[in-house]
Amino acid sequence: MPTPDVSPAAHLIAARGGRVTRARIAVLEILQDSPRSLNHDDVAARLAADGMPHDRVTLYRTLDWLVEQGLAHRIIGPDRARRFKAGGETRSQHAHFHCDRCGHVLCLESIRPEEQFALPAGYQPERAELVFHGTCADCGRQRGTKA
Amino acid sequence: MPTPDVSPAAHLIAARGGRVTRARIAVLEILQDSPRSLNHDDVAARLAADGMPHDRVTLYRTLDWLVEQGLAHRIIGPDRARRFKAGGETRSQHAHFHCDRCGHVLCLESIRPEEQFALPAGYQPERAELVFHGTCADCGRQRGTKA
DNA sequence: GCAACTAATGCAACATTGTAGCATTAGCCG
DNA sequence: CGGCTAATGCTACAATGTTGCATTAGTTGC
Ligand SMILES: [Mn+2]
Ligand SMILES: [Mn+2]
Ligand SMILES: [Zn+2]
Ligand SMILES: [Zn+2]
Repeated sequence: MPTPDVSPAAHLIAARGGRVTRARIAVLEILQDSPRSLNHDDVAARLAADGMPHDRVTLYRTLDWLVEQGLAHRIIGPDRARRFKAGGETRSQHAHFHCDRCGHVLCLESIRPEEQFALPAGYQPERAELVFHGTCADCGRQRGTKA
Repeated sequence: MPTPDVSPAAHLIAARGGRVTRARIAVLEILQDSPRSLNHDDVAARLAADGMPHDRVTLYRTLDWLVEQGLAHRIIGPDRARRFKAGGETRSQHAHFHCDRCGHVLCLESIRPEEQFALPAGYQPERAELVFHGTCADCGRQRGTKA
């Protein structure tokens, strides 16, 4: 095998002009492998599980860098903790759904609030954050079964 | 003057069944007097200006209590600090506008996102938070004058 | 008005989330 | 390989919010 085994994550990182480090590859792959958004602790736990312990500060900086480069996007939950997700539409504005039961956050990429509302005169919106809170489909089924 | 001088704020507090304390009256009046939403520091500064220094923890608890009782409402800014505002529609869900230049937050009580969007099947929204970010009317005027 | 009861307060210590400075390591490039 | 410097790791710090508990003060009954 001459040079076939460079991961897609590594390619994305290199294409942004950043150095391809183990930390960036590992974090980006973790985000890509997760269908859910992850907070810092989630990512740190997965790194540790992979036998790749990491400095807390480095993880903050790595995640921030991925967001800057458009490889991930971030939303701020009601628990004032940031959650991250890779893939999908990382650039565009879209709504999210936060499940108050299981705590997970879902991207609703078809809902784009900035296109829908007229603001008072003089107000110049640059982006919009729309977060729904409630019960997700999984938790709703469990409740339906239970009570 | 026999018994005329019980402030409206005191009435509201008593009507909720809570004890009418100096802290609650002062904080509620500060929120009522401000057209802008205020964070903890803002409120603390106004308390201090009134010669009424207050414990940080008590202020947290007082503000939380006012929100619980429906006398104020709270939004979480992108700076992960809570902002509070009294009066207006403290119960209903409405959108907000956060000015990235001056940091102030405005209630947009005519915009109610939960009435406008259809979510995927199984998702049960209970409330929605919609926050626009950009430049407010005041800051927009200043920029127009300047550059 | 006064005493008693307890909600509310004040204080100290702690928790969580995120940042700044700086020496060291390790990607990258020739 | 050797040099350059981006990225890391570490320590210390900042901002925001919470917990436990002793003390104070609002209310209620008399
Ligand atoms: Mn998303
Ligand atoms: Mn509001
Ligand atoms: Zn759920
Ligand atoms: Zn402004």
